[in-house]
Amino acid sequence: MCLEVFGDRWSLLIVRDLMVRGYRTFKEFQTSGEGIATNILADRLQKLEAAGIINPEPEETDGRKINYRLTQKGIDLAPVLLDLLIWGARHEPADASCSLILKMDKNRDQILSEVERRWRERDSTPLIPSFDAGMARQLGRTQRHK
Amino acid sequence: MCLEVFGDRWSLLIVRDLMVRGYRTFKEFQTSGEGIATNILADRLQKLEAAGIINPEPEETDGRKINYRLTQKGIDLAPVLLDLLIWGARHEPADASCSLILKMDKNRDQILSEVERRWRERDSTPLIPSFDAGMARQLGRTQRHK
DNA sequence: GTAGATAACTTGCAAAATGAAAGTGAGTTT
DNA sequence: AAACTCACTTTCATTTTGCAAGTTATCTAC
Repeated sequence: MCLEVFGDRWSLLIVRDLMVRGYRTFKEFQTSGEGIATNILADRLQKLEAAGIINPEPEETDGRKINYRLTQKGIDLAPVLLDLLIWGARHEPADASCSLILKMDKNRDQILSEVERRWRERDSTPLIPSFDAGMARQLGRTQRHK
Repeated sequence: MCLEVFGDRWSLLIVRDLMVRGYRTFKEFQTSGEGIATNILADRLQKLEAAGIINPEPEETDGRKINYRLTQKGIDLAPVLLDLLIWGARHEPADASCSLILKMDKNRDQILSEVERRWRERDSTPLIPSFDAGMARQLGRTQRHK
């Protein structure tokens, strides 16, 4: 059923990078440090497109570039990704931004609407840093409003 | 990061079957109709165990059987699975229980605590049918409480 | 108590998917 | 027009998967 599209190592990572980092182009995915091979990347982008999750739109200013963008169906994966992020932060001690992510648990709905707003407005700034900067304050304010 | 465990076709399906169908044993997974090969199943069960997501406990009454059970870390995947289920129901027209699942969206927290209760109490009855029977009524009652 | 199931795996091997590296071709900069 | 960038293809070695057929330890029936 619905797990079929994500039964591989890369597809969800691509969706995540589109959603919370500001990735748009083939090059950005390729050099993102995860080390995906270009043939696999091309294949996954094509399959995600076929599944109606992303949509390629050529850039006007530069005819070589293609901007991949999440569809509505794609952005609707935000809750899944967020829950997975929270789960990972809770159970895998590794990451540095763990405590930050765990705070997200309390503001799930707020973050989800922020993610969707960014998508609607084509805001490509990475999500995490913006939260890192402004969100800590705001979280503090809403929780124990001095 | 946290996506590594689920970067394959079977692991999430196994977790799902443990969580919402009442699967416990190797045999049940093997004959579940999804068609997983026994070598792959053995491998995935081992990897899920290594990741601390499931835990094998031999059955007392039958020394051949091993009951695989989700750990706390495993059951904490419930929100992810539920969101994925809802996403699938919303965007993949295929399944019959779609409308049922979509109703779950409104009772997310209730369902999640039900899933965890079943886990704690080792209630192995499949989740969906029980909802199919009793939940429709209950959903109706809480929403437009006549 | 032994013959035959049953459960949980292994093993062997062919087919498919993946990864690394090098190429291609259209579009852009200088 | 030469060099460069971007989004792919192609090739080929390696890895992973899927299928079928064991294997071992435990039951169950006679």
